[in-house]
Amino acid sequence: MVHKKNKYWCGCPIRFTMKHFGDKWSFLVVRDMMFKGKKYYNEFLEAGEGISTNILASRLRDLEKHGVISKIRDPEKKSKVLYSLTSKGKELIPVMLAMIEWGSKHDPNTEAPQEFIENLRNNPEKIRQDILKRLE
Amino acid sequence: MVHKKNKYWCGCPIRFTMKHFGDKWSFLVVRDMMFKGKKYYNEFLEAGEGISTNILASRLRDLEKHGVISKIRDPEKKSKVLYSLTSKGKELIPVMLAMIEWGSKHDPNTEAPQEFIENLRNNPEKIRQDILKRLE
DNA sequence: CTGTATCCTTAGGGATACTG
DNA sequence: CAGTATCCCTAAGGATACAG
Repeated sequence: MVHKKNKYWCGCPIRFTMKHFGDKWSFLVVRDMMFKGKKYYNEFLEAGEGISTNILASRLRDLEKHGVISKIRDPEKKSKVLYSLTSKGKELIPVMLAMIEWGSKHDPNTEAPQEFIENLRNNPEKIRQDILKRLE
Repeated sequence: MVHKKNKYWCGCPIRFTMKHFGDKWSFLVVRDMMFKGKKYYNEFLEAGEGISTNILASRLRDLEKHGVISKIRDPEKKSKVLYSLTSKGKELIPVMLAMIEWGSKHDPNTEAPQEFIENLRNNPEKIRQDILKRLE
């Protein structure tokens, strides 16, 4: 282990990570993009979590500012704006998966399908690749 | 991949996890216990992040209520209260490590020692075991 | 459809004094 | 030492109307 001043190293990257996507709503937006395939403003709005328009706009702005997501005009439907995860955003997959594993283990009412959790435990890298492919 | 209503499964364990230790201060307390070996109320207070007494007490209470930490009277110094991570709390190590990896990669001013990050990338399980052992 | 602009309310949190 | 008890204050967030 690495030490610093006689203690284990402090882990400030954790604070950094929290600052960049640790907000409740940011988490849920990233989750929706990563696992639910959501791409459009109104899809996030209708996600059923009850986020309001100004808050959503603010979080999308922040996430974009931090380079976690990007927005373009949808090439297919030119009237729509298309949000997607940047590579920096996709690198959050392991963080999300770790939270899924912990949450599903400790939530008695988890909605996580047993099959998914088993796959996640047995072969997280496979799951990561699957999600990455889905996001292309 | 597992589907649900034509979409990839929703990942509500993420919301669950966030609810149980996703608060800024809770994160930092867990971080301090996990990586800095802090155990005492005043050690958390003096961590340099500037948490105030009422907030710290509130977070410790919540984390204990959620079963992430436990408190006992210090068997060595009977006048002190000893906080420690429960097994549920220790299972957060992978979450924290994933955040460390992401944060140190994207923070230009990261404090994470290169050596630690390389070890983390090459053999995360080893790191996890080291931390676990340290927490015994 | 994708946001702003505004208003209003509340919970969270800093500062600090105090207690068993 | 390990917290309570207050007070105060601001920033976050809900609701809603509206705009490009």
